[in-house]
Amino acid sequence: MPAPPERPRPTGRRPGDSGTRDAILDAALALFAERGYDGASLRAIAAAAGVDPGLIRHFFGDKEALFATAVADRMQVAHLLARAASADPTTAGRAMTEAYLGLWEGPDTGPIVRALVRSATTSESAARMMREMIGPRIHDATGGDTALAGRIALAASNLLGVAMARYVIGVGPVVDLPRDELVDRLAPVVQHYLTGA
Amino acid sequence: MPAPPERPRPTGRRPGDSGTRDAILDAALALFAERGYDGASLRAIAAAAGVDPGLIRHFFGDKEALFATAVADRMQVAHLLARAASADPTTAGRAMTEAYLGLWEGPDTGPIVRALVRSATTSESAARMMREMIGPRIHDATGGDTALAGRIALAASNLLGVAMARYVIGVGPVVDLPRDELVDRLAPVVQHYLTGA
DNA sequence: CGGGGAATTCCACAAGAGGGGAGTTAGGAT
DNA sequence: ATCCTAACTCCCCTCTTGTGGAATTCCCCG
Repeated sequence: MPAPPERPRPTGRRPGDSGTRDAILDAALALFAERGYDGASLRAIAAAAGVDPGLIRHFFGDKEALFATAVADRMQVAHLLARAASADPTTAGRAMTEAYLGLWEGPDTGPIVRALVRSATTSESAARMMREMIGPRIHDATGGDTALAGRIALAASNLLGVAMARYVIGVGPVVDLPRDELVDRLAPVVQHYLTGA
Repeated sequence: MPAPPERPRPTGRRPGDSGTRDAILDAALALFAERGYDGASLRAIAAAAGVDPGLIRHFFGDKEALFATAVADRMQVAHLLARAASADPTTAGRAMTEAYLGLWEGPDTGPIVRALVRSATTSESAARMMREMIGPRIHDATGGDTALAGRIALAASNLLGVAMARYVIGVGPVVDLPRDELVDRLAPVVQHYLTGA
């Protein structure tokens, strides 16, 4: 068997409907989630998508725009939390806790929020995006009630810390807690933050 | 006045006791705190210390060793928390909250913990260091009581989330809260996590 | 008053980053 | 059937990174 002729990938457009653009977005999201904004190189993303790095530039321009379309624009997420928070006040704590953990665990949303957090801690532009994304949502959901916004923010901060410990850093005791028990322990506290009761 | 001869810095050892090593450690800590492990380049650290990059290698070997000596080794910190947590049970929540916030705000400890968190979210080796540092301390402080360890971990996670929101990401409502009020709101919750009451 | 080792400089290197441009092929509108 | 545009690959450039080594100067111990 003669050695396969090492032929390079053909140049030019591909026939049919190649879902290349989406492949890039998926790979980008996955790598941003895993390594953060700076750690995910365009080349690595292109490789993961099975695509030439030049294509990224072709489709999205620069890295920040890619991040925005892959991560930020899919963030229809914050209002979901605010909705949970303003639901039936007697169960808001549990609802928000469930919604939040679901966000981190969902196969679609998990990468988004991991990418956001991993990037926001290191890259100022990612942090800015996150602020600009979350701030207005809270403002909308509270109708400008700053006291309520404060309560929601504290509840969300608690959940953020737990998620960091459980899903990002991997702090033993928090990882080992079964999910049910975790919810049972968090829900009353979140409820307390939200309603003050 | 003739143009100053542009003379390059002299090579060779400097006279007197140059605190170069410490200058490097200080600069390294500051930059790790500001940009995280990957974001802080050895060259930038050297520049901030007013020193040739080669010196870092001379003193510390490689980057990980520098991080370890600048950040990790100064972490006499965790046991401080554990101590607060196991103090007088009626005030443990407030004590731990104060101790934790003090950690983030202290001019000496703040950079350490910021560096740790910023790095641990992105760099796996930093995350490992953090785990290896915190895990045993909790184990020691609890004497192997895993239920207690779980309670402390949940309390610490809450505080971690608040600190992330307030000092790292900069979430509006959490930043705007006056410190006193923040403590007043957090302390009872931390107390609840710790004691179950 | 030597001499060895530590502190310090500069230079070099290979690898990888993001970005840009030129050229090739296919799809779709006319 | 023709042409414009979009998809696609390859090559290049410049910058930065971590690391390594050679050369110089000074301190300190004998």
